[in-house]
This record gives sequence, C-alpha cells and structure tokens, in this order.
Amino acid sequence: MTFRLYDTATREVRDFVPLEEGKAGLYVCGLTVQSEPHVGHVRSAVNFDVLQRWLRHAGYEVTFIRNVTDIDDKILVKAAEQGRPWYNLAYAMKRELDKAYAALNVAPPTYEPAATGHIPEMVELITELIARGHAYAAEDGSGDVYFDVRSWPQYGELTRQKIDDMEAAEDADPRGKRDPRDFALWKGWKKESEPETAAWPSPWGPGRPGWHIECSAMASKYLGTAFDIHGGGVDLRFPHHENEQAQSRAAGHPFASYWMHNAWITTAGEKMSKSLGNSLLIPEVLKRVRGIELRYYLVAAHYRSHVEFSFEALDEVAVGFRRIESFLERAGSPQLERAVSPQLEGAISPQLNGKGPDSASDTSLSQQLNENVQLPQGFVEAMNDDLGTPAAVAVMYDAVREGNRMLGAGDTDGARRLASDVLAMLDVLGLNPHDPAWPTTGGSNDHQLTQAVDVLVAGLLEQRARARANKDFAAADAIREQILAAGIEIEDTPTGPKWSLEAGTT
RNA sequence: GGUGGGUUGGCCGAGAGGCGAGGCAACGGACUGCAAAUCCGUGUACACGGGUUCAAAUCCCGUACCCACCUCCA
Repeated sequence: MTFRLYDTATREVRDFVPLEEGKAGLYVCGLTVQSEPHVGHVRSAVNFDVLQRWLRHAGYEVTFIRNVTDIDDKILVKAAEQGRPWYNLAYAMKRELDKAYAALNVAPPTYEPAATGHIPEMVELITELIARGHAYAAEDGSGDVYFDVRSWPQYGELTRQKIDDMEAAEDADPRGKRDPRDFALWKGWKKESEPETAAWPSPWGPGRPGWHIECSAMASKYLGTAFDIHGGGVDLRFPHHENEQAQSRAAGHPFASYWMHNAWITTAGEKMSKSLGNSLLIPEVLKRVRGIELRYYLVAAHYRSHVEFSFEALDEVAVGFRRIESFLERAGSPQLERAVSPQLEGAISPQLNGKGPDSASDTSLSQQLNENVQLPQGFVEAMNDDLGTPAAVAVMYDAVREGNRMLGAGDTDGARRLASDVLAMLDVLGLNPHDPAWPTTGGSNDHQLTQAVDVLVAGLLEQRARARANKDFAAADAIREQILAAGIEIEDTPTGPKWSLEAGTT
C-alpha cells in the first residue's frame, strides 16, 4: 500500500508519487521569529515532523526544509518597542523556538534557512519576474517592487478564488500598486522609521524582501524548481502560499506537487494569539505535562482536524499516554531491535553543498528513523492513509491491552513482543520514551535524588511488609498513606511492591 | 460578497453507505487482606428538517449555528 496524502490544491487524497523515485523533497513554512512559540506554533512543527519520520520509515531519502523568517514588519516594530536591535530579538526568539522543538522531540530539518541569509537569491528571482513582465518597481519612487497579479491569469488557482471576488486590501500605502491585490516582493527602505541594518542593496534601491518571495527563493535553492510537498498552517494558504506559487510559476518553476496544511489549535473557540495571555506558551504548558505528553496530545489528533485546546483534555490524554508507558515498563522496558542501514545514513546526510546539518542530535535522528523496523499492518495502513495518526494510536492501544492481558496470563515473552511493537510504533511517531533526543530533566542530581528516595521508601515498604505478614493491616495501610502523602504511589506486583511518583505531579 | 472547514455519547476524539475506532471518566465484575495497577463487561452517539437506498453519522436538497482565510498569522 502506498502513501496517500490529502492535497489541498486538488482537495482530494492522492497517492504520493515523488518526482524522483525513492526521494522526497519537503518544504514547510516555519515561523516568523517575533515572539515566544505557543502550542499552536508547535503543532505545525510536530505534524510535519511526523510526516518526515513516516516518509523516512517508508524508505524515502528525505530532504526537509523548514525556513525561519527573521526579518519582517512585526519583528522591526517589536524590536523598536523593546528598544533592542531587530536581529537581537529575532535571534532570541529563534532560540526559544529551538528549545520548544527540542522539548517536543521535533527532529531538525535537513536545512533551516533564514530569510536574511538568502537576499541575493531573492533579488535574482525578483529580477527574473520583472524581466518576464510579472513584476514591476513601484512608480512612486518608494523602492517597492510588486508582483503584478493581473499579469498571471492563474492567480488564485491554489485557493480557487477569482481576483475580482477578493476584497481589496486595506492597504495603508497603496500608491505604488497597479492593482490593490498586487503584493510586495521587495520593500523599499523607509529611512525615517526603519534601521539601516534592516536594508540590503538591490537594483531598486536599499530595502528588504517581502514575505512570500523568501519561501519561493529558498525552496528552489534547496529543493530545486520542482519539488514534492509544500506544507504549513491553513492560514498560510492565502495569501502566502497562493503568492508563492504564483511567483514561482510565473518565473517558470513548476514548484510544489502537493500542498499540505495543518489545522488550527484554538482556545475558547478562538485562534491562539498573544492577546489571550501567555498561558499557552510552551514553557508554561510544560510546567503541567511533560514534552512527550504534549507531543502525544498533538499527534493523537489528525493533522487536518481542528483541535480545541484545553488543559483538561491535555491532562486526560497524558493519563492515557502513561498507560502505554507503564505497559512498556511492566513488560520489561524493551529496546528497539534494529540495525541502522547505510541507506538510512544516506537519507539524513547532506545532499547539497557538501555541508552537513549542524545539529548535534544528528546521530540520534539516524537511530530513530529506520525502515527496518516491522510495524503492525493496521498501523502502517493508518499512517499511509494521509497520516491517520488517530487510527494508528488505536492500533497501539490494542497492542497495549493485549500485552497487559498476556502479562496477566504469565506470557512474558508474548508481552515483550508486543511491547517492542508498541515501542516501534511510538518511535515512528517521535514518542519513544527511551529516545535520547528527549531532554533530560535533572541529570546526575536527579539520579542521586531517586536513589535517596528509593532507600527511604524501601525502608518503609519493609515495615509495611512486616505489618502485612502479621496481618496488622491498619499499620500497613497507615504506612502506605504516609508514602502517598509524600506524592509516591505504591503498587503491589507479583515480584513485590514498586513505588513511583504520583502521576501528574512531575 | 468570495473561498474553505466544521457540528459525533459525560468529556476528548476517529470514521465517510451495511460488523458501535480508540482514549479519559463512570458503573458492575475478576484479581487484592483492603487498595493500586491490570483484565473482562456495560453506551443503542453522530446539529435540525426532508429525500435517495434493501441499508444513511456517511450520499442529495434545505435550515440553523460555529470557525478560518480574503495581501506579510502555524
């Protein structure tokens, strides 16, 4: 069964047929680094991370590009408000974003190009568009360059809109435009209000790139003028992706074969935004649940489904995830059995410029992503059907239940087999709890603490065991209560009592 | 005005003509000294009104409500 995915452009689920057999080129719009990332932002990253992992598992050699927009109006405005250079703000927010990705085990892309590093490529593309009669320098001397929407009859094809049906933009400064829908490819430097550091030389005078042109230029640089999948959040369909496609095709590039868009996470029925406060920023959410639990919450819903975020739902889902983890532990914490194939090593090595990905988690990525692992058929079918993660998760729970049943029946070998299936499924979803890519919380300090608690609890458990042997259940229960009051749960197993930190308090 | 998406049991969330995805919660049972954990069982859900069909949550028509995008938001 081949991989099928929903293509937003054609509005149907289609077989994935890559341009080049065995290879897949992906471009996903990353973030504008102007503020701290919230849950909504990372959903996109997690969704496409799952896509990347699944394609790799299926044996594709994946080139995955996720850009960073590090110059734009909002960055300039905010930096000015905060009284610091725009590049200082952009870099700080980029680091916050990286932390959030790491906390959610979002594997690094092949390249993560930044807009400011690709000005020449953009200038070149704009020049080509002018030469072909699809773009023009504004007649008002502003130094702006606009895409001429009327010159491109297919404009609107991605989102099926007609130019004349579109509401004209309430453009603050429409003077230089031939049509109100024309969009900026290049924005002339405004001496009075913008720092000189935010202006680059160009044939049209100093200025900076428009948003859309960045992605067109960077996608073709790293993936070629034709590539397989372009992704992003639904809100980017228009204008961003429509404009990207118009520019690139007007410049003679075939551009993306498939368009994928992830749906929103809302809170209280509203799109997440900073106006709702900072409670949904990643560091805040991670005070409540672990990164792996937040990732599971995001993976358990289909990427095209709208998710109404709530902490209650997040807590419930986390409880469900702990059941999976506890089965793995009960079954003996299996390791993934597999060999890293040379082919896979190739899949993550650089394909351009001879420069490797600069991330240190490179090796863990190669360990994670392996097509040799055997997965249950139901899981594979679910994933092949437009990344049907909810159905895939259901398959995982079936295995967990069956495995627990086997444990109850004393079939430890059978349970272990199922546990390794579960682990393999988790791994493909980026949810393997043993994955070294998960940030460790406390290091050696943490370990020492655990040892200390273990000794103390062991002493109490011994007293409890003695009381139970003497049928002094009141005393035994009192000890259990005492331990529980400290936030530690006791579980009596056939091999003796075990303790663990109370769920939800970690 | 245009374009796209949605409304599923107490809650979360799949499915897209015919055997009740899955999770959380609840209740009953097994196990346990009692618990916990685990397993087994328990639901006649698909916004509303029509229609098509042997069969509709799923297709068609209509209605209501919600959401997103319409020029620099994942």
